[in-house]
Amino acid sequence: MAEKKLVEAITAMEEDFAQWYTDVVKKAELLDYTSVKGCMVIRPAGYAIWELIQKQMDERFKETGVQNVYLPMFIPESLLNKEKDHVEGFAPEVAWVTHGGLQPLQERLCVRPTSETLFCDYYKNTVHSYRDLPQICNQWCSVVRWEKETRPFLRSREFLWQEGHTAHATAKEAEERTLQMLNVYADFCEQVLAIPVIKGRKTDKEKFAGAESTYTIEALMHDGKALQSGTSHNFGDGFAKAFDIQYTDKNNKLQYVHQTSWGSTTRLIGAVIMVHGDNSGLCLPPKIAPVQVMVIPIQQKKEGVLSKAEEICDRLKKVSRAGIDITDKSPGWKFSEQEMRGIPLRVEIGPKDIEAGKCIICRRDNREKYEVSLEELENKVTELLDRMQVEMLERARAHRDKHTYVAKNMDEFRRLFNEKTGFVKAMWCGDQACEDAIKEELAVTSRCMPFEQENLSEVCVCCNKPAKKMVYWGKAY
RNA sequence: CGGCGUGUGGCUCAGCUUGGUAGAGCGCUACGUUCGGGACGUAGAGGCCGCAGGUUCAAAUCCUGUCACGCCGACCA
Repeated sequence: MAEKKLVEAITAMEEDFAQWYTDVVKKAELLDYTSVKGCMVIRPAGYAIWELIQKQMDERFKETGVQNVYLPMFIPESLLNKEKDHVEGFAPEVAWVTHGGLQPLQERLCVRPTSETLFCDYYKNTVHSYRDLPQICNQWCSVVRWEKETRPFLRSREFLWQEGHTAHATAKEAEERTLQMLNVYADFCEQVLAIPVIKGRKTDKEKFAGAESTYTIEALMHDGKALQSGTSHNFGDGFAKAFDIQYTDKNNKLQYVHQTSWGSTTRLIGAVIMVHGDNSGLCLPPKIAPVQVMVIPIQQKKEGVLSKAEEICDRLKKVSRAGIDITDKSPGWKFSEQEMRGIPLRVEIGPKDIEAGKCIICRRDNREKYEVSLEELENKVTELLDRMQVEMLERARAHRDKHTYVAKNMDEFRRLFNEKTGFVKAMWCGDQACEDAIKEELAVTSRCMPFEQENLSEVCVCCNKPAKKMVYWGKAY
């Protein structure tokens, strides 16, 4: 009976995945719409997740020598226009400020869609000598891209992100930094978000506007669609030439710097929802769960129950992010509520438990229940949180592997995408015409050319000419 | 930006075809009984029907426009 109502509240993912996603976002109170299309309120439950992502990612950045800075949100039009590919890539989706107060501006200002141009302007003034290199900066901020179609966390007009921008003396250093940051993202996704990713390089068609090469981590969502979850770009000296960023080297010669940029966004929260969520709602990996354990007293008005529950909560606060639900809802209500919010562990404590000196712990991800003596509480909670973090990654990896296929020719390729959703590995000749043809026919794009290459066949899946690369293909968000 | 759909108490929706005193369930507030998977009783509060024009004696309902949200495409993190 109770289950029935729950199912009504959240659309089953098998029935309508998009609706399921929206239901979870709303029911878990992660986000709200506002009167401006594509601009969202990230609610306390959602923002707390973002703060945990920020904190743990930022620590990893700093271990590699990154320093945080803050640059303005406005870019003068003339500055944006300096790098040709870059401006062409972003022009269709920038928002413009044309007035200051009542006065029209002499030059309109774009609201940053990304800050390469500002960092270039900054580095141009800061970097003079090889002694000023490398510059390794990052900023946490929001950017604006005037998207036509918006979706909570996955595509909004304003979104939160971090963007790292570096300048180096040599091409080699820039390439190393590009790959280093990609590895930081990949490691973060797997170890913190429990999301397995494919690391690889984007094809020229899919690479960032203005980049020499773009690297990406690609994750597979529960519905079999791909989500680009972080990117790292090597700009070579293209921006340096457009913005005239030069330094004097040890031999007293002028050289252009080599630059990189790398970013990840609140989209990661969307990925967590779509990789780990189920028909009861959100399911958070412990490392990013704002509340990791919720204590639920049973018959809380009975003598001694509430005080015992609070005592347990205080104990758990020393080893985890713990909370207690003392609202006067029924226990069943609270169970469902905590599940919708994705809280990893639930501790039930009632009169019967208190008498027996134990409690019940229930895992959110697989709903396994454990009877635990109160002496062992902290140890068991710590152990379960650790185990859950690991097993959620394993489960997501098994799901991804199960939905990763191989196609050796166009018939197989067609059949796979017509019958299934997931990653399809296939060989490619390197010609954009084949990418275009595949996209045209199957609405599928190249996700990346993975670092871990396999030789599946000698010829391109599309045109049968000699193959150069194995590519992951998929329908993308 | 193209196609389809939806805007009515906090939420989900009915009412619109055929204009005539704004409805239901849930939620909310108070009190009481409950409490191990969304409990129940009693009493209450809450809406110029997305917005702007128009038609009409009279508009939630008909017409025009506009904005927003959702889904599917194209573009993108």
